[in-house]
Amino acid sequence: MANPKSVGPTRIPCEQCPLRRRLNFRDFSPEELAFIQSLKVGELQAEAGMSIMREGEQNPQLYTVLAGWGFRYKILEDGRRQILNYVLPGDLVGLQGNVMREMQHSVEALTKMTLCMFERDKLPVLFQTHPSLAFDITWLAAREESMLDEHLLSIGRRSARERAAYLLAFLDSRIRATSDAPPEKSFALPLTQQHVADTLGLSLVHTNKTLRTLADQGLIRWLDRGCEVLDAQRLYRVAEWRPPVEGRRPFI
Amino acid sequence: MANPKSVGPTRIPCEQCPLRRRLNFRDFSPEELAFIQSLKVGELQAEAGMSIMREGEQNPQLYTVLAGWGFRYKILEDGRRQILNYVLPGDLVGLQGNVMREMQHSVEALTKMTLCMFERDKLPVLFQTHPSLAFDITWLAAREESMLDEHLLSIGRRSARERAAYLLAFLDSRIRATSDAPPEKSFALPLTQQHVADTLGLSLVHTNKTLRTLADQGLIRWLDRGCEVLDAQRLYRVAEWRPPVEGRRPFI
DNA sequence: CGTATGCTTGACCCCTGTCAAGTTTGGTGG
DNA sequence: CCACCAAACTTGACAGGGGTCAAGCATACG
Repeated sequence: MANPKSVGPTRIPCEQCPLRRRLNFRDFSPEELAFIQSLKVGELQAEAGMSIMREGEQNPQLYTVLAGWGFRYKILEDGRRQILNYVLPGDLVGLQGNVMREMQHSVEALTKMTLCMFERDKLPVLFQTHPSLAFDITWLAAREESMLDEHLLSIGRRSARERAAYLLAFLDSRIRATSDAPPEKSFALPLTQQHVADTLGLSLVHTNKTLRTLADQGLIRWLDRGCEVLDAQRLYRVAEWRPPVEGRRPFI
Repeated sequence: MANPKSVGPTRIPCEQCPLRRRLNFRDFSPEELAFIQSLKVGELQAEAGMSIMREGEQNPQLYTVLAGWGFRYKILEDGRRQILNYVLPGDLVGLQGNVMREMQHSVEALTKMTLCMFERDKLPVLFQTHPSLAFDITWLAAREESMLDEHLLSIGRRSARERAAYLLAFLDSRIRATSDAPPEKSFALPLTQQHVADTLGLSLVHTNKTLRTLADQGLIRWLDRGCEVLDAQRLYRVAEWRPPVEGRRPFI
């Protein structure tokens, strides 16, 4: 929850961006790359637990996640917290505060993160000169909306067990989508059970018991501060959910 | 739930669009208006209960709501339904299916609706030639995301009573935002308790009992197939929520 | 007037929350 | 290397919010 941020100078030119080399990101023209490069004003390193932006903030920075995990959340006055979604490499952070008056949610780093920082005042220029990139931003917004729809269905209508299965399957499929690793590789989702509880709208205790039954049945393994999905197929069946078949995705 | 749709020819030119005359919609240049007019291919009239679009549909039409209410929803195989959000005049419907592969949710008319139908293949042209309108679409997407965030907070972390208060206050504030009527006018929200239940993630019976206590305390009045908000201020306090202070909004 | 849709209410129970201890793990400093 | 500590994970007991079942009522409509 600490606030300090370290702002570094531009390190990596966009042509060498590690994300761009991955198979699932769409190709950009040299001209597009040069323009994106001109927007970039630096990089932000955030340690796990650090606040990236806060609800109510006016004109926050616009970032793309280069590495690490974070999450978006809102809190009620008495401290009840709802995690809205997770941000992974390639995701755009802070668009809302650039389009609307102020941020309506906060963002916190879940692991050590690297974010690419953009000059926020240039968003209108992007729309005026690079329609393809403008469309990409809309694509990202539509995708976020689609994820939120699924979360709503989950929290509103699924049982605790189904919800947990859905969330872990969802995150497992997302981490795979941002990686070129082979499908048999397993990943550790960098969460605590408190994060799971705050995402699913459950109490910590009941979340623990629910995860335990999933673990006892061999669907997942709970590690310290993390979770490993052992049988994604069965998780899908429990949650009655299919991961999206995303083609090559854009990012800015 | 019926499917038939009646597609009429273009009736109203965009310059005379009834929405456009309202105070809270932003001004458009004559050139922008002419372009929007060129996208319009007709109007859709939908009776209450009719399906506007279905989950899984490929390349659905793109609409703007001109009149009436509808809702977006998803259903699980066993029939559990989650209402994701409501669509009111000025809202864009079907963007997701135009940006991504297919629709991830369904849309149904809650009242008699009139929708403005656009030529969907021209969305890329819009981005290429009218950056201001492209930005408007992104604005609408960011606003939708913001509403979904609030719904998630509500379903995930608020009690039944708080949720109901939030939903009714939210819808009351939305209907006021699309109307030029004076603040003292009261509106009937065109819902059944089943819709409220499916939005809040509650059972019908418990929804009924919750609404009853709100009515007994003079916060709302439940009508036949509808609800009237009597004391918005107290609803806000119960839900610990403030309506957004929207300035003039765009629409296509 | 009969029928369908939507609203109400009561009884009962279960899923999930709360409370209250533990236990395990990793990090830190002596 | 060990002792200590904090954070995170577990577990059991108990309670309550909300679900389910089962009627009954009321209003609209043909």
